[in-house]
Amino acid sequence: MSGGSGGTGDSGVEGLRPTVGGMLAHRVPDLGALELLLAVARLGSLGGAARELGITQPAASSRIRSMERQLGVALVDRSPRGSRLTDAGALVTDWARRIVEAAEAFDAGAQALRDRRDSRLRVAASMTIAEYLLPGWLLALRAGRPDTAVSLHAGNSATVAERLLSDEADLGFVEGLTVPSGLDSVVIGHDHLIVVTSPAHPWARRRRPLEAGELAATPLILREKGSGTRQVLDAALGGLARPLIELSSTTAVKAAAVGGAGPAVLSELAVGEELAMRRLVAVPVADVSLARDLRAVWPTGHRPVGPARDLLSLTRV
Amino acid sequence: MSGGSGGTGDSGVEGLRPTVGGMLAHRVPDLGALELLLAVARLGSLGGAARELGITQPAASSRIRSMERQLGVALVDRSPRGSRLTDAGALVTDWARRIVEAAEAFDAGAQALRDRRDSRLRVAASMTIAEYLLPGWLLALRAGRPDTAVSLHAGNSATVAERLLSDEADLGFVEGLTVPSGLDSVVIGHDHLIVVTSPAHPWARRRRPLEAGELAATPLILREKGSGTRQVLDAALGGLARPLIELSSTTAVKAAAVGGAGPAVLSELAVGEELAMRRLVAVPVADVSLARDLRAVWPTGHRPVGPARDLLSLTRV
DNA sequence: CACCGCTCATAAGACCAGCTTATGTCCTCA
DNA sequence: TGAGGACATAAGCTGGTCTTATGAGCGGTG
Repeated sequence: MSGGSGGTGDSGVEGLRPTVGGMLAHRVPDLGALELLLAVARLGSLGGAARELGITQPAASSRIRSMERQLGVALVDRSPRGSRLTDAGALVTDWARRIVEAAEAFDAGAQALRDRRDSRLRVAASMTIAEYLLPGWLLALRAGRPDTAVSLHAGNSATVAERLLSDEADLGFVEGLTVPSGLDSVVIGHDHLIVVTSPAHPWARRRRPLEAGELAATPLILREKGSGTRQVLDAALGGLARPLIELSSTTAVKAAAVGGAGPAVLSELAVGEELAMRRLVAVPVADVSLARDLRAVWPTGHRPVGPARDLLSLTRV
Repeated sequence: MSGGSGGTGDSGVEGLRPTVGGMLAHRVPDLGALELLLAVARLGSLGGAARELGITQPAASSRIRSMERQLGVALVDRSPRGSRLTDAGALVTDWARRIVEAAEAFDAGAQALRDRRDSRLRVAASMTIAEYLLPGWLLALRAGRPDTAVSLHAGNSATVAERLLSDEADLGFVEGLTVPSGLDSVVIGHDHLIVVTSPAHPWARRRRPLEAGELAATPLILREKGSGTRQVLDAALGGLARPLIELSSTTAVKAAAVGGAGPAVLSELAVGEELAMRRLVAVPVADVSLARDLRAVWPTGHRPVGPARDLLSLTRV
């Protein structure tokens, strides 16, 4: 940092780069090794973990060893009567669990994208829900009904309605202020838009809530006009949101906000991780209603039954 | 969920198994492939992404192709003037980003465990902080000060104090009700213990907050006596917490709660992900003070300077 | 109109990581 | 003291991923 003992500039952390991609795969063990480590942690034995994963004991031994070499840390204490994690190993295992859980969500989602034809449950969902909530629901569904093959189509509200009405989907999920006509719905949750900035921005330390006027007067990093997020914000402010820049994906908006380009307005679903890690800070807002309902939808009269009902029951508050 | 068409036991989702390990690595592309996909998404070109990752264009082409084969979904639209993500590709990329972000946190943490000797900043932290918060801070620090080598030791409050006082660490982090003597501290955040249940538990739908007496009267899934979490709970309830089972790690408690064994009391830091994914539900609690401070600590009089101050400034609210 | 530059695809060979089988060592318990 | 469990070591095989070399489509430009 500023040099050892020198002072720290206030916004010393510039982090504008988008995480300078690369080389991660060479420094992080692959998923198989991480799964193996979790199994060792759970079973207390290399050989047992090997059996569980369907490989031989020497394979497990060698893999754990090369993971230790790669990380430069001893992870397990071996003894002739089993293996236990070292302190560092316990920490590494907890961090590894996050990766594996993200991979499980990925897998659940990816299978739904693949299983087009023979699916017993065809879901159509808006992007935000498909991106942030569905993988978790699919994991839960898989845990309870391992044999339910799900297919997923992601689009906007209109597409979701269309697929439901043309019997290309059994259950839909939309977020927004209105329910497409021809559909029944039930509210399954709420999404709040929140104002976020990088921790370096003056608003990050603000305690007094922002007023609507103040928000409307400040140039913001926004999704493009027409996006669901933007619609809610414009409605709340009376169509007055002033863009600093307009970007076409939630990801791009997040990246710009993290980089310190300015305040952004985003779904709280989209920034949970960033808030937890302090890469972004939520700014309190007064008297502006930035909530929107998350709804499950289906063709009027056709209440969900079977797998659709199973999934629905996982999502209700 | 209730059954497909036949009846389902109310807690039809039995998911007691700890995610039935295995085979994930065969269904999820490896980290290198995911990084490549993110680069393609960002740059709009296979060749460009290849250059960024330091591989050749055919390698990138082949790798993306085999990822598409593995997932059974077309991810990118190739054209003679570049490549764009398909709709499914955009969704997959967003899911992939989660995995990569978890891997980045892993990497940041793992490097701190490795860089023992020549570190410019030696950190000692309690387990909860080391597990959930430090990786994010280290990432932020790396973004702002790429050349700061950090070493990390994780232990309990007493260990942290010991290392600071014997000059084996420059900066410490502890959670708990008291500050070890000989140390100065500053509060950097708060951790709330929360009551959680699986979504199937009656409390999950409860709106009226739990009273202290009610909580004390109910058998709970708890950490072992003596753990930091347990101390706070016992203090809040007046030493009355009734264990349903006692487990020796946060992870085990979480797993039991997710499996529906009963209500558990856990740090909100530990269950953020589970709440977001609805694997657990928070139960409102009245008039029980389950907060504890998160503090940065250092030897009395030795205010953090240099890298320690840099890190500290990332963590303050 | 032909050329240059960009894109991606294909093919052939090198290399390496991880797997398996077979065996050895250490410890514990009966 | 011998059986059994757990981990380590060694040798050979295999598959995936890399590289180099080359082909082919599209688009702007002199």
